[in-house]
Amino acid sequence: MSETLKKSKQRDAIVSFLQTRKDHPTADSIYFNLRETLPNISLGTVYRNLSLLSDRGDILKLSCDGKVDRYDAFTHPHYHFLCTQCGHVSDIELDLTQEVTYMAAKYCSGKITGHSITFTGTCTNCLNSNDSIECN
Amino acid sequence: MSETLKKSKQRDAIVSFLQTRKDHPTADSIYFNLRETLPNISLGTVYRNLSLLSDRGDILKLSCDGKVDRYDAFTHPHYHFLCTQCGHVSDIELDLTQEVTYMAAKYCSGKITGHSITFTGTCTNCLNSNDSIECN
DNA sequence: GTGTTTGCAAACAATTTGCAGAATT
DNA sequence: AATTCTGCAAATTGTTTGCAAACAC
Repeated sequence: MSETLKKSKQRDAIVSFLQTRKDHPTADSIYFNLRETLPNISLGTVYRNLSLLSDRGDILKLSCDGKVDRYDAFTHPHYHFLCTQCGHVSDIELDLTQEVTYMAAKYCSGKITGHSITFTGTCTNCLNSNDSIECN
Repeated sequence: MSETLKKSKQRDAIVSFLQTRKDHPTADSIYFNLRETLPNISLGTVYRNLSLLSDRGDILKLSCDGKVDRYDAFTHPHYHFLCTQCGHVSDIELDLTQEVTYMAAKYCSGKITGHSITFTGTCTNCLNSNDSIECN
């Protein structure tokens, strides 16, 4: 029941790293990036902190593609666009909470407290070059 | 490159079973249900057919909770409501494709071809009884 | 000192895959 | 006969956990 967060340079590094990125990195990619400055950090620590942080609401955990989880330091309401060719996830700076929740409530007997929208399609990169390797 | 679908009673059983269910079963639950009529069916076969069917667009694969995949035989546009207490996923018979895609396109440089919305909250069952076991 | 966090490795859950035989066309 | 599909088991992927030592307060 005690919940005093102690400081940890690993956790701080994860947060700062995430804040520099708009591309919603996976735990694995966070791990490999942090190893450059913290060579001994372990993948377990990365996962443990990512869970802790997203449980607290400090970061967002995205399950857009249903396979790998991605993380987002920007917690304001916004949506995501998943390119089905290269797997890249980008932001859509739009917030339809009011409208969408109001509409949905009519068709839902439970209590709606949130929602997430994932748009799918093809990103500009993949639209131009049919070489999807460079994107992700 | 050859793609002639042959008939299989396992695949047929999976589709018919899914059509009787509105609760978006997991691969595992499909497997256990089908074993009653097809005692030798294997989990691998279930997964293989579910992928095949969802790749063809015959069924929907839902990754609402980012953990287990769920499957839906009803492929018309509609949304889902995930109860964060019991994990139950129900339908929201609403289609905002026009509106939502139009809005999002303004903030997205790629080409949007689809979207999915998952609403989260508490289902009526869990709202009433705080015993979440019976729901799922 | 007490309690939290770490690194490591082993454990885990969900899903995928390789293969030889069975079923479908 | 050719090809697809199946059951089985092993492999893979993403993530979680147990533990003793290290760290923060």
